[in-house]
Amino acid sequence: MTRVLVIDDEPQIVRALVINLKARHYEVDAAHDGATALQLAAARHPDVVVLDLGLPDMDGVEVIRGLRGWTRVPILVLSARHSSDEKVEALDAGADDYVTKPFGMDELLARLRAAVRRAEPVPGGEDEVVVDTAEFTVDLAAKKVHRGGRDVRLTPTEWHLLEVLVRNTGRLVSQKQLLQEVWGPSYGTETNYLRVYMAQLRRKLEADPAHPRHFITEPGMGYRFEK
Amino acid sequence: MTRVLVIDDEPQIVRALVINLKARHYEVDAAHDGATALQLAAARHPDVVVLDLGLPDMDGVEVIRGLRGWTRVPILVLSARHSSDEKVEALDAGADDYVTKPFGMDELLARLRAAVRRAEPVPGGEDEVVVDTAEFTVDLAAKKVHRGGRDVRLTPTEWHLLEVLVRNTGRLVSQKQLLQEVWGPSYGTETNYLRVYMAQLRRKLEADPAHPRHFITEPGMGYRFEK
DNA sequence: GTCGTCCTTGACGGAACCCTGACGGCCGCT
DNA sequence: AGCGGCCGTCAGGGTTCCGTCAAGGACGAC
Repeated sequence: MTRVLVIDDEPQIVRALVINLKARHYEVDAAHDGATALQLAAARHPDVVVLDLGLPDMDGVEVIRGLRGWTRVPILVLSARHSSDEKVEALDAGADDYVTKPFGMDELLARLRAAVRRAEPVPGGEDEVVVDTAEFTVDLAAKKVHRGGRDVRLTPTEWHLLEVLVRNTGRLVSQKQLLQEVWGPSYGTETNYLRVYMAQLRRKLEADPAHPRHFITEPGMGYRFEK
Repeated sequence: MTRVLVIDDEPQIVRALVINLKARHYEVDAAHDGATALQLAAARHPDVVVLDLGLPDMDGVEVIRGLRGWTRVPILVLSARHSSDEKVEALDAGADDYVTKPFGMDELLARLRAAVRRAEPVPGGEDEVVVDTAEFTVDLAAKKVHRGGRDVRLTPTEWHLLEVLVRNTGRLVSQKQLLQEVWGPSYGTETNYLRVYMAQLRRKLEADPAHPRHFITEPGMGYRFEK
């Protein structure tokens, strides 16, 4: 869940923001002054910060600098001032966006979504992409298989088959499902394809291809990959 | 130098932006319609895009979508409309910021700086700028390749291809991805380009171009750069 | 205009890959 | 024991894919 830190000293604005954000399933923290805000940011590590520049205890720009000293979290600035200078100062201090009050809630939320979106890591990121077994290693992102100190070359079909099996580690995958995922939706009965390519995978990856430990046959049903 | 792509059909706005940007040492490209813009973006790979939503040939939001299909370049939207709906639509389509006309040049430039700044990779981050192999050295920052005591001359396309491969060292890069990153999003099947340019890179960088050790072909899938 | 660089495009030989059929082994059933 | 179903193995042939070369065109520099 996305965590938002709201920093504003006007209770009604904080309330409006909190209600709207919570309704959209954000997790919200709120602070009414700069000192509390910096403390909360350090403690809670929000995914995005909404900051009103007019705070009782310190200049809003100082809050920006305080955050930027250690984090690149997106900062969305709110302010009643329309003055260009103030906008420039806040943006150059490290703010990501600047919205003048009064603001439309829809717009603010859209800008918040934009800020969060571009901060998130590139898609296809760090979800588990490396699978280890006793004998070999499969890197799904790099499309690489390592075994006994060297890379193993797989053909496109071999790789595709391996990928489907590994993504379903421990689960039985039916022959029909394998055929459709690798060869296309119009296939489903050509089990001889599977026999041939499973044999290739075993020959390239199993220590003893005749007695596979990782690529298990479930007679009449399908195949299963075990670590 | 930071490269900016300005997309607007009003000549006076384009002129004002170009003058101001050039004075601040930005490199500027300009387009006055969406089709040209998408083409230019693909060809020039700007670091930031300034986009007016009111274009003669297509909806501005379509331009945003066209760009977001293949790049995460920051997009700063200009518009005469103050309507909240339009802002929300543009931001959710993938825009990074939204400025209503008339706008202050100072503010626009500050927002542009903010957009460019946060797109920058983490300073001192873990991505290496210099990649060494046994036979040559690639300096991604300086855009230079050193081999056997001298610089190697690469054409723009050769360099671009090398860059994509090196940034994905060890990972397989599909032919489609290479074509789209180097030649633009409308390419994807012209694998003969890849064959020609991969041969050039090998001829210039491999010790034995006929038996490449660094630029590995994975038949049917793509290419891989290995140190 | 002329030259040189770079990109595109087509053609061809060779390599890699995929499909296919045949054969034998294992197992359960009759 | 005999049989049929299912699976593993192997090798050949057609097809796709890749590396290489060369020619033509676009573009900018001089």
